[in-house]
Amino acid sequence: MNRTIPRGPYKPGKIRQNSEQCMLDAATQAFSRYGFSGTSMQNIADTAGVPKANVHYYFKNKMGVYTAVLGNILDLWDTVLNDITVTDNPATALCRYIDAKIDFSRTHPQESRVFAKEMLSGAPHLQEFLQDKYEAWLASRLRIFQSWIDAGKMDPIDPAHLLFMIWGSTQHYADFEPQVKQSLGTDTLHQEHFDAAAKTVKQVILKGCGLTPPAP
Amino acid sequence: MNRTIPRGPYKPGKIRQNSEQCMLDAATQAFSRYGFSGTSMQNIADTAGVPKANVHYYFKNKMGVYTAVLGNILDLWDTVLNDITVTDNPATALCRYIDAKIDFSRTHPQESRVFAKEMLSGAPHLQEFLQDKYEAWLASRLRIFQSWIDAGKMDPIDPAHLLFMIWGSTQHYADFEPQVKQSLGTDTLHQEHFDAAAKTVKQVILKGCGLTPPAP
DNA sequence: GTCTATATTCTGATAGAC
DNA sequence: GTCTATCAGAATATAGAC
Repeated sequence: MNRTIPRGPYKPGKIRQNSEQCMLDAATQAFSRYGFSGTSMQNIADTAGVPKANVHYYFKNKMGVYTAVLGNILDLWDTVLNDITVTDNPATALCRYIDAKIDFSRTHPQESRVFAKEMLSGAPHLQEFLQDKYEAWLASRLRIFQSWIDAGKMDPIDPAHLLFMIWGSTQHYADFEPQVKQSLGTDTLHQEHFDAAAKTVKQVILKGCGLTPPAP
Repeated sequence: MNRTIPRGPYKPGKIRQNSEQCMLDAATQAFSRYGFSGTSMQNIADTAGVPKANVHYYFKNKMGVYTAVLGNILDLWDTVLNDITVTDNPATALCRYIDAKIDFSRTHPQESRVFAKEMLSGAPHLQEFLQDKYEAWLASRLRIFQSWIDAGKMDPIDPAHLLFMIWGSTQHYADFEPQVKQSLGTDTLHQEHFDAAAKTVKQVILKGCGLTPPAP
């Protein structure tokens, strides 16, 4: 089962191999559902449509596949976190961040779940990430929040815990999908559900911080 | 490694066996860390301090251990959810619920993680729970929220999404512990951290719903 | 590079002595 | 009820033909 590459013609070296991305997708799907130990190399190979030995050829061993998947997810995260334009307006910035996080839950639920399972297991393979990129990103956010508070632009709220609230609220729609589906009485989550989610989260967070919604 | 039973003298039948609770604890710990497939019967037996065959004798097979652990967790959940006294005052009710959820994250982090991993895997063993007890509990909550909104006691906010916000925000402290530890710059989460968490969540949620904190 | 066949290790489960 | 020894099956990993 080969993958139709959506962007331009085949460039050897740029996109290393068609098969490789195909295996990564298959592995992400499997890991998100069955976890690391619950996923077999055979399962990955079958889903990707290649013989099992090829997976070993490309990724050395199972841990190699897993770290490749995790690295891919961290790259995605990096894009989402950095694509948000810095603004002086707290309300606008928070809205953009909430929208981006909810959209990530909608467009990348499997990646979100692999990340969450890694966290639940104590994040043994994320130590480097947490102490490096995340640490720096967090510090800059905390500074910005504090400057807003000091300037009287928003209520005095512990910035770290506020971030956890936004993180947890938005991630919930990917990670606890069965509960969300059951609660909303739907078999599949559609755009409208995510829109309603974003609207509620923004409404509560903004007002809870003493902010008024930005003019659209 | 036997367990000292904390409540009263040994009563055969009431507390079925000392060993059994010991194995359940060991299994909960293992499942929360390594997931279902990543946990071996040998690991459970070793942690509980009994020979592997005994685990099979008590729980039939591995799935038997897992369902027993899950059932135990659902009982805990039931207690937490139902222990909250019904009140006419939205602010008081929300505060009690948030405090209870945060306290659950502090006192039962492993149980919270097993539950979360099951959700992340699509909740195949929670269908009955979701369609039965949870469904009923949710419906009653939604009705209460709606009655508060209709009575003008709180802002018009989608009750389901508001519940997800509270759920996600509070659960985060158990499920994403590595991220929280790193962010707060601590090696272990103490009571004070959970107090600060509860304070922030209550502050934002209450004000975000147009409520004023209840008098202590 | 791709695939088949095989070796090796691990784990769930059970048989049977005590 | 408790434990040791063992079986049967599955999964990782590799060797080697093409």
